[in-house]
Amino acid sequence: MKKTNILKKLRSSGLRPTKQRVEIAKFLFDREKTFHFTVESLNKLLTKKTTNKFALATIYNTVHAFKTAGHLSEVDVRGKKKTTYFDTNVKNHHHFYDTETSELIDINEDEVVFEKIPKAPNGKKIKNLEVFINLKN
Amino acid sequence: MKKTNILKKLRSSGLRPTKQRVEIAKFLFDREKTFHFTVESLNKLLTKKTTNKFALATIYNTVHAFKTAGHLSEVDVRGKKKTTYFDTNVKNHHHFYDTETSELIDINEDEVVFEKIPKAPNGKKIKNLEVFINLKN
DNA sequence: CTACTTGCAAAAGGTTTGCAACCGG
DNA sequence: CCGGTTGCAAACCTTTTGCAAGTAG
Repeated sequence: MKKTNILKKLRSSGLRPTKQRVEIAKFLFDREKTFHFTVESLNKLLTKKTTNKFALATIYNTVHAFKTAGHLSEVDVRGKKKTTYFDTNVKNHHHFYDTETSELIDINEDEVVFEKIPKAPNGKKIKNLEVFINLKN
Repeated sequence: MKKTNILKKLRSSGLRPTKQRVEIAKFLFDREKTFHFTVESLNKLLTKKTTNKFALATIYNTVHAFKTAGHLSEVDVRGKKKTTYFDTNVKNHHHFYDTETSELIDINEDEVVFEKIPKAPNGKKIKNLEVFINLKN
């Protein structure tokens, strides 16, 4: 993803392309595969990779702004870490979770097919359905 | 579940049946339907229902002890609350999550049937598979 | 200029830990 | 009695908030 596209992406979401946001957006979205991270891991990687430094609060700000804009999604994980995982893949999809390494792996939506799904209780509608597969060695 | 069974359940798990544990165990396991709770909600309900009081730390202790003993399971939830949900249903099963009320509803394992499941990556095995269905109005 | 952002530090949850007092076997 | 438990407060960790200083448009 080129820098102009990053700028476009930010602007079209109503986000001012500040130095930090552009840097973080490039880091997150300028890659082929989907990327899973926590705020902490992102912070580490950013400080390692760039000369700038980022206040933790700014990363939280930015990540939430991206999430609200629909550029990131949040993943449920019941790992040892109590922290929140984010995913650059915003399509509806599923996850493997490696309980040994605390690593997430995407599963494309079409790799899971249902023969039977329960219907939503009284008056409610299904918003979305996630499959979570825990892995062991 | 009678008190003797509660005591047996505790003892067979190597847990001394102290006043608090018996009280909490009765509250959790002496019911027909499965029960979902957070430490905070459990604390509120306990203090309302009984004359005794419980230190928060004791509830954490006890809940974790029950979980380790296999009497409770933990549920992944990505709700607004950052807290951990527990479930008295320890069989492998699935959940509806009502995003409006933050309420969990069990789905029996046999209500979900797969036609296709991805296979575990390189050398890993599937430990378990959970389906999580978010509900809206 | 003005409004939005950043950085910093303090505050806010939720959960864990340390330790003296307590109690079940 | 002894070792597991409880209660309390302090410590911890992640995340949020308040506010002054900085910056994009």
